[in-house]
Amino acid sequence: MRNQDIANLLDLTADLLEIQGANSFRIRAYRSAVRTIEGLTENLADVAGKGAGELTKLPGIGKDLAQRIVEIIQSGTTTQLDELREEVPAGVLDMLKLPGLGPKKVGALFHELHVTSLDELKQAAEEGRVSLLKGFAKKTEQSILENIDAAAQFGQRVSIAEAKRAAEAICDDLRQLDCVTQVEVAGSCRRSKETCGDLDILAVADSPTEIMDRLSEHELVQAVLQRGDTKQRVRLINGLEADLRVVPEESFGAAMQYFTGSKEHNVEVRRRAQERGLKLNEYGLFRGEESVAGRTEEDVYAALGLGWVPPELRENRGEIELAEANKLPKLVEMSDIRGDLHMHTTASDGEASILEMAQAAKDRGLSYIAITDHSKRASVANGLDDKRLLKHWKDIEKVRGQISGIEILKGIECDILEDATLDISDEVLAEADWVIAVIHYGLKQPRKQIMERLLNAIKNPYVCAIGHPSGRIVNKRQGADIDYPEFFQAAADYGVFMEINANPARLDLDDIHAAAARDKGIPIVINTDAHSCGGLDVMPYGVAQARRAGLEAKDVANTRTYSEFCKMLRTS
DNA sequence: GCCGTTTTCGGCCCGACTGTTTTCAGTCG
Repeated sequence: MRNQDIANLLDLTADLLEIQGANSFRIRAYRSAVRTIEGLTENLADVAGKGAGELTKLPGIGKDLAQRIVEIIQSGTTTQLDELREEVPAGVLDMLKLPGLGPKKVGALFHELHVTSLDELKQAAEEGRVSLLKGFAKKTEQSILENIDAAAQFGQRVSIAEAKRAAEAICDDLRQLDCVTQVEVAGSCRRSKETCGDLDILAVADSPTEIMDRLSEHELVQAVLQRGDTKQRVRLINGLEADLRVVPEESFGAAMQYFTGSKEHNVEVRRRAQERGLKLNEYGLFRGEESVAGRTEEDVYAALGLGWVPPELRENRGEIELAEANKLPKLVEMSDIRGDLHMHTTASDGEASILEMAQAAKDRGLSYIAITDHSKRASVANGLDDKRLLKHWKDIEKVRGQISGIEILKGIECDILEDATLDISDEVLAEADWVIAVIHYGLKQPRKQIMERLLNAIKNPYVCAIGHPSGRIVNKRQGADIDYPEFFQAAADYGVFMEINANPARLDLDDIHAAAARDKGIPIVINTDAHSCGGLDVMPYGVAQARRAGLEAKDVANTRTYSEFCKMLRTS
């Protein structure tokens, strides 16, 4: 039982309790426990195994939830959850995806109309039975019918790359209006969370009408869902929804703070405001009627005795305490990056030659790269065997003479095979400048086997780094079942680096585990894994993930100069 | 259901918009 599985069951419990009309603070307690579990590096079962009181030491987990977690670990479910599932059919939860339907309305549909699925809801709405319910009327019924066929695709989160592309296109367009003085994206997109559920755009504009009109006409906008005096909600053609808020200039900082979130960060910040007899909302920080701050985010944080918190850290994972103690990290920036240690060429499945990749990297301001084509196990990617690899490295040596101003390391992305051996012989690996070991196949093996493979790779004297350690694909594929504390301890002991793979579909390590690796003193490398020249441009996503992990330039090996970086490589 | 330098009860962040009512509950972020 993995942490995410336990979290999912508690989240499901909360959903079902909501439909049942349970106390909202009780629901919040479950959601808060889910968050705690998702932010944990340690295996929850291991924590529980240490003793009865250990689970309740975790924030938001008391006696009751600790008991339920133990129950899940032992039996894969809880009696409470089984009872809830008995009472509320699974299809009822699908109705929550419809816009305008929350737990109360869904509860009414289920309890009073006995509707248990989207199909039954559609039928009930078509027959006009929905509008007969108290609290429902024709408009709600109409809205259900309009949205029900597309309901399955609602609520899908998109990758940070897709979200940023859309957000920037829209913001750039809105900025062209004369009536507009400021437009910025806030929300999870500004925090560079790996996926975004919607876009939050804030603007200062003389004419809210004009900017809302402009947004509704944007080519990316499919439909206007809501429109008031200061707020408009639209759906984009990719299914993502976007909120535009128009705020007064003197409130822009407070609004940015408010709408950047996260919710958990804001709850904590507003609690601090309350403690000081202040009230914080999107219009400013107030003492009674008097505005204390609001024009800039810095002002708002300062008025609460806090340093300005970089958006990527705003998850209530300790950043507020750091801001109070004036100990916020100076986060790594794109301009700190000097090297890229994971990329492919036409030798395996890349689209560009060694020289083209080197030139493209140089054009992007890098001073060193590693060419790391696939090993033979990745047969679909035309992976290299020992012989071809040696020839490939000879080619790299030739290219070194054809381009100046950039160093090229002879590397390999070497598969860790299912039997825990490496895909390239030690004799050949010994000749490499840089070896990234990765798991591509057998990701679903049990933890014991996965760990044997990872530890074997770490102990190999020629392996420099573990690439995309979990193998997860954001929103698509769960990563391998890794015992992270053991994994990181071994990497620390043997001096092996950990990669943050910057490809927005991977972002692997994730923020939580990258922070845990850093805490172990493991050097992190942020790499693009580019398969073309343009592929080098994903580096900002990796840097953003590193920032979310609280990493500083000193924690990231490829911020070093080439000679400093080479000194860090173990000499064996 | 959690939490506590107001500690075993009584709190628990805040506001816009919509639809259904006619002063407000629900939804949403």
